[in-house]
Amino acid sequence: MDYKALSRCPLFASIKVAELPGVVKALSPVAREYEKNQTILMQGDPPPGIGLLTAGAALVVKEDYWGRRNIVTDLAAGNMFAEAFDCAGLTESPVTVTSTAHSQALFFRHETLLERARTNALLQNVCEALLRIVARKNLALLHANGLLSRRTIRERALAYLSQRAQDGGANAFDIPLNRQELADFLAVDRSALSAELSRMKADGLINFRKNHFELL
Amino acid sequence: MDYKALSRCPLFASIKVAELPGVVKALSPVAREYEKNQTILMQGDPPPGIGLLTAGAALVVKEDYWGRRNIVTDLAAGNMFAEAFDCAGLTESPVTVTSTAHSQALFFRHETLLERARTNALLQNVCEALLRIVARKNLALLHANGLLSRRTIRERALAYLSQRAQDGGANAFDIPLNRQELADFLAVDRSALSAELSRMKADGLINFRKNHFELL
DNA sequence: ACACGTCGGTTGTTTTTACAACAGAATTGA
DNA sequence: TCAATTCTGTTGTAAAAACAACCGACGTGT
Repeated sequence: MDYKALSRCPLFASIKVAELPGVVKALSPVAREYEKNQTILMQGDPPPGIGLLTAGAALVVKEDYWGRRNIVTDLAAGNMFAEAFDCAGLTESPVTVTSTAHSQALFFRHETLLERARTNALLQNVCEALLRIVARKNLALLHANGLLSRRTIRERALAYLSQRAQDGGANAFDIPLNRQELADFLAVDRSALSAELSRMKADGLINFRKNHFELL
Repeated sequence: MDYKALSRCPLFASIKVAELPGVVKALSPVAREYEKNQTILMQGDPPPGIGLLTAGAALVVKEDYWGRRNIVTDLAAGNMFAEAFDCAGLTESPVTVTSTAHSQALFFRHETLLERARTNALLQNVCEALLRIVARKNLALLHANGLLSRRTIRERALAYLSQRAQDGGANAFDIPLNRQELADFLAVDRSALSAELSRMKADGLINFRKNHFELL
């Protein structure tokens, strides 16, 4: 069992390395191993619980009515997956997870975690971490949603920059994304974003150089 | 105390009416009352815990860097709010909540809930409900995000319809939104959506009449 | 120093969308 | 039943974005 990857998982952030094996054991996890390009979780199948990728790498893919595959995210060792499906109580997984390398995964049910947290203070912390992680993702998605609901590139960019300014508490700040990444995040074309940012600068709304921005 | 509104709250779905007062009391909630147009929660202030609107109505508003106010959602009696902020452990609320009518609200901390659930089987259920609610919202947001990341109206509409078909398990189905609501959900113009749907019909991709759709 | 790759900005063209105005169908209520 | 209102689709025009191609700046490794 590779506890190095697990110790990097935010779910166990409060757990000391020495305590980790006991905590994992208390979750009665099911361990599975996969060759490259094997199906870890099939769309439509019942989710086998919260997944922890302990080694390897994987892709989360969604297939639509016409069979077109869309990549939802990619997973690295230490990442958690399917936690929302399990906690939401879905009986059918809305996505497929496929290994892109030789991988190992652990599965445990959130019911087990909640149940055993009653008599295990460490699991109580894991429980709280799980809730925090899901809530944080919630906020991130809510924010992304707010951006994507805007109709124009200018509005999306301003909303993003406004949020960054509020987060940092200053009207000047660096953003952690390059242009292509920002364009992807805002779901717009990179060159169109560059052009719009230049126009915003010309209009006296903002100043920027590379990834340093200033709101005026 | 108005337990009627609380009993409609999904958080207490598993709690029998007779047990509700005891469960609520176990959460040590703080009760507050508000006149119309009072601030229930101020953007930037520390969140006072998970909120339950037990009477009245309210608006959740977000103010950006330039002071422009954007409505995030509206709340009715029985709705829960600020649960993501509290569970995520934020120290500053990212939104303002304002009463639009004479209102009452209850606040309790998720730490209290988790802590007391250890010795209270009913609270254990509430705990699980909280996790389920946050996870469900997560999935809904994830889905909306997937739609809004598409660049064209056609792709957004197809992704939405594909999802509805998968949910219902059939290629013909009714959607619960009228054109304006669907356009708002997809963040596009209504008439542009109508036009695009007609084009998709002409192209032999779909059939529809009012809110009954069929994928071909 | 120089070849190479990456990144950000610019420009022109094409495609898509928003916007506005209108018309017919459907729904509602008196 | 008839009038009023709401909902949906259509059309033309203006605005915006996507797309493609290109350029210069910068960094890296040889």
